Amino acid sequence: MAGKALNVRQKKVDRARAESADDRDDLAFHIEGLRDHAGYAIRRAQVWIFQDFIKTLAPVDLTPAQYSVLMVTDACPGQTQMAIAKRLGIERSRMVHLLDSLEARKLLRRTVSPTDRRSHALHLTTSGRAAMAQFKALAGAHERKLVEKIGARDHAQLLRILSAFHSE
Amino acid sequence: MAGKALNVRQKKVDRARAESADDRDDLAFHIEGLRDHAGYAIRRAQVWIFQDFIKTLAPVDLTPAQYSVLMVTDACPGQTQMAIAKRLGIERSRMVHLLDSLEARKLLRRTVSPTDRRSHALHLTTSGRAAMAQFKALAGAHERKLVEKIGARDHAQLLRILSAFHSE
DNA sequence: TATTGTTATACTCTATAACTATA
DNA sequence: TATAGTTATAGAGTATAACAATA
Repeated sequence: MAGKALNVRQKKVDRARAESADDRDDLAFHIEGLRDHAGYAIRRAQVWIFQDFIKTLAPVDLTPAQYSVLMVTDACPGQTQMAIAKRLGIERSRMVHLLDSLEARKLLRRTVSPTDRRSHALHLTTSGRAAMAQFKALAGAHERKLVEKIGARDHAQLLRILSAFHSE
Repeated sequence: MAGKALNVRQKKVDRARAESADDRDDLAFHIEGLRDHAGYAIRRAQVWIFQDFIKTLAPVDLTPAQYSVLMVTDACPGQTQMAIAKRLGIERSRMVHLLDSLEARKLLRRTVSPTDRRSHALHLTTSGRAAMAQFKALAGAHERKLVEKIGARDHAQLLRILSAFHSE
C-alpha cells in the first residue's frame, strides 16, 4: 500500500503509539483509537444485524420497524398509535407511513377509539395474527444466526447489558 | 452553514432528554416479545449513544462519522480515501462529502498520490492535528458518560462482545 | 478492463411545522 | 388550549449507476 512508507515515518514520530505496529495490517491496527468507543462498535454491529434481519425476513418483506410494531400490537392490542410510537421510539409522522403499509397488507387495522375519537386503536387482523407465527419463526432464525456468530453466552450478556437502554 | 446543522441536532437531543423519563405504562411489560431481539436493543442503545456523542461534541460540531475519519487519518496518515472508507464501512460516494466538510474546515487535506495519480492521500493539517486533542478529550468525556450509565465492567464486556463485528 | 474519485438519482429515516378534528 | 393523527418539506444516510482520469 502507498501508506506504508508514511506509516514507518509516523512510527518514528510517535514511538509510543507505534510500538507494536510492526507487521500487522496498517489500518487494522490503527483503528485501535476507535476500539475504545462503543459508538463505533455498536454501529458496525447494528449494520450486520439489520442487514441479516432484512435478508432473513425477505420472504415476508418485513423491516425491523414493521416487525416491532406488529409484535407490540399483537402482545398488547387496542393501544393507540401514539402510545406504541412513543414506546418504540418511532416519530408519530413516521408511524403513519409504517401503519399505512401494514394496513394495506391487511395485517393490522386502525379503528377510531370510542372513548377519544381523535385516537386510533390498533389491532392485528385475523390474517395478521395468523401470519405472526411465520414472522416470529423467521425472526427467530435471524436471532439464531446472531447467536451463532457471537456465541450463546455473549448473546445473553449483550441483551442484559443493552437492557439498560430500554427505558430511555 | 455548520451552525445550522448543529442547532438542529442540539434541539433533537434536548427534546429526547426532556421526554426520556416520563411514561412507564402497561406497554413496558408487553415489549417483552422484543426483549429477546438484540436488533431492537442495539437500536435503542445506538440512538442514546449517538445523541450523547453529538451533544457532547457540539462545541466542535463533529459527528461520529467525521470523528472516525479524523481518528484513522491521524493515526495512519497518507492512506487513500478508498482504504479508509472500506475500513470504516463508509460508502465511497458518502466519503466524498464527509471529506469535503472536513477539508472546508481546514482539518484535513487531500493530496494526489505520487505513486497512483487516481488516488488521494489523506493527511490532517497542522491545525487539524492540534485540534485532535480537544476532539479526543470530548469523545473521552462522552465515553465516560456511557461508562457511568452501564458500569465499567459491562462497558468492557460490551466492547469485547461487539469486537466480533469489526472485521465484517 | 478495472479502479479512484466524483456526480447524480432514488429511497429510507429523522426532525419539524402546519393543518384537521377532536378534547 | 392542547392532543392525535395526518401531510409536507428539508436534512442526513444508504444504495446505485454512470462518468473521467488513470492504471
